[in-house]
Amino acid sequence: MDQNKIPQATAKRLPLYYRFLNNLNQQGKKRVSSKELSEAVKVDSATIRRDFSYFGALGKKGYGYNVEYLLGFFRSTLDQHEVTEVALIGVGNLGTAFLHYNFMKNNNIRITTAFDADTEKVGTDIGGVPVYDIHHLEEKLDDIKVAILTVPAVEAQVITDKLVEKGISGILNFTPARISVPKHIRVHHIDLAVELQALVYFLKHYSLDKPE
Amino acid sequence: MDQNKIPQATAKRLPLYYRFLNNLNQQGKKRVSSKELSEAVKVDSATIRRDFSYFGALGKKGYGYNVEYLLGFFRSTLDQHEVTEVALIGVGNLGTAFLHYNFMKNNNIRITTAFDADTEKVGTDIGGVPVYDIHHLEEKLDDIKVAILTVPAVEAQVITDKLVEKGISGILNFTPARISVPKHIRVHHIDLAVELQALVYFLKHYSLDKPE
DNA sequence: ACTGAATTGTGAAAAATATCACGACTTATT
DNA sequence: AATAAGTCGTGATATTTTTCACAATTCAGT
Ligand SMILES: NC(=O)c1ccc[n+]([C@@H]2O[C@H](COP(=O)([O-])OP(=O)(O)OC[C@H]3O[C@@H](n4cnc5c(N)ncnc54)[C@H](O)[C@@H]3O)[C@@H](O)[C@H]2O)c1
Ligand SMILES: NC(=O)c1ccc[n+]([C@@H]2O[C@H](COP(=O)([O-])OP(=O)(O)OC[C@H]3O[C@@H](n4cnc5c(N)ncnc54)[C@H](O)[C@@H]3O)[C@@H](O)[C@H]2O)c1
Repeated sequence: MDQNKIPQATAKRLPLYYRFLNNLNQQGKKRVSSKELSEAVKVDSATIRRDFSYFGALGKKGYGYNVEYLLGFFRSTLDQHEVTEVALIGVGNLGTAFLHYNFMKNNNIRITTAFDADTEKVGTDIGGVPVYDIHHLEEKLDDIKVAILTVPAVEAQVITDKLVEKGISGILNFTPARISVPKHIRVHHIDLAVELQALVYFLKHYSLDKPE
Repeated sequence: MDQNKIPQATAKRLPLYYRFLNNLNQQGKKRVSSKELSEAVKVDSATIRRDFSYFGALGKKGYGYNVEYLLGFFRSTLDQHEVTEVALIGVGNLGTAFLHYNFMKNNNIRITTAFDADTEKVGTDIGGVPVYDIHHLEEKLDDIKVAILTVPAVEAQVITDKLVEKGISGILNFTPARISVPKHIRVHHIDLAVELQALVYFLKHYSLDKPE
């Protein structure tokens, strides 16, 4: 939209910076250097300065960054002033864990609606979130733009198609299935089994190398 | 160790390839082209061919790849012939979900041991995995080299230090804390709140751009 | 055997990301 | 006021990753 020039790698680090700035602010810290931040978030200090620089000159030479100012800046950049509502599809092991988690703590994101096919689960409240029947997706999804997908892999594509039809913009997909969507819709995959296996692979083949 | 030349980006995709090859094999498919694979895993076909090429010439020009051969090759490359034992620390919402999940299905990885501080949980079996008291980490960790960390963020560093002392090689860290470890130890972070927030950020600022 | 369609493996180019290194500026101290 | 220590912002460079594009090869059909 507005800042199409910001590299994706940078954009992915912004929420991380935001969280640590929040911590610092709560600890009453007034200023912070890229070096300090670097040690906290394990990102090279030059990378941090470069990342920040895409948004202009946010710091002061010889001084560092003013925590409060930087935090305020990122709050608006990350749209932390408004709550983003998210739907969760598939209230199983993983889905239930997410429903119990409070994403509001650091991020203004709230899972407001959940769906499942299991009649045992439909009608219940989990972590304060109502669970609706997946067949009522049409009516209950409202204008929610982001969905978390934690259904069995075989169901992933069918449900995705429904979400797309209903006008979803982004999907956080935890199933191992690589879902197909029209290209204006954004899908991020978090594939836990792959992550675990990749870690094991790195251990066996890259020992003593620098960590990621 | 042996193949230090393989790019990290490639290494991270290997488990994904492996899983899809497994699917194809189970479906009785005998051959596959990089183009087909590309559509299934959503990775550019040239990238797939390049990835495979680091391991030598695995395919045949004009034909594609033999599924069974490729699968066998990756099985040994990814050490799928031997089971990797993993410990899980923190049997809460997220930890419990993982204990119920069968990582053996596609990957020869098994969570064999879990630890928690809560006396209610200690002594129970969850998903067939015994939960030990965190104070018995010393005795019960044995020679497990990989740990999944799903404890509260404030506990993350303390427990990490214990794991390091006990000789762990890799940690899959789900806490928002950025833990410090000696540099021969590998840590992969999966930061769910960051992932969700990053997705939201992309939706607001990169609409209509190509998905990741 | 020949032809045409399919597909690999890879050199070369492009794009994306990370890091180095330093001039310019700020603050604190004497 | 001068000096020293600290730190940013960024041009330049290095590294990593992706993509293009095509010669070489294989296969299937005639
Ligand atoms: N649990 C883990 O640790 C883990 C790890 C890696 C990957 N995953 C993946 O995450 C996904 C969820 O895993 P899980 O362990 O929570 O599975 P689960 O079986 O516990 O939960 C799946 C839920 O989806 C519901 N469901 C089934 N069909 C549905 C439909 N058509 N519409 C709506 N809901 C439907 C089920 O009723 C169930 O509640 C799976 O794809 C799994 O492969 C899970
Ligand atoms: N649940 C989610 O959806 C979610 C999302 C994002 C991040 N996280 C992060 O994942 C981690 C786990 O989340 P959760 O929701 O499962 O939390 P949880 O509170 O449900 O579970 C934490 C578990 O760790 C145990 N524990 C506490 N101190 C311990 C210690 N010293 N040694 C061993 N065990 C100890 C607790 O008894 C509890 O069982 C947290 O750091 C959280 O921030 C969770």
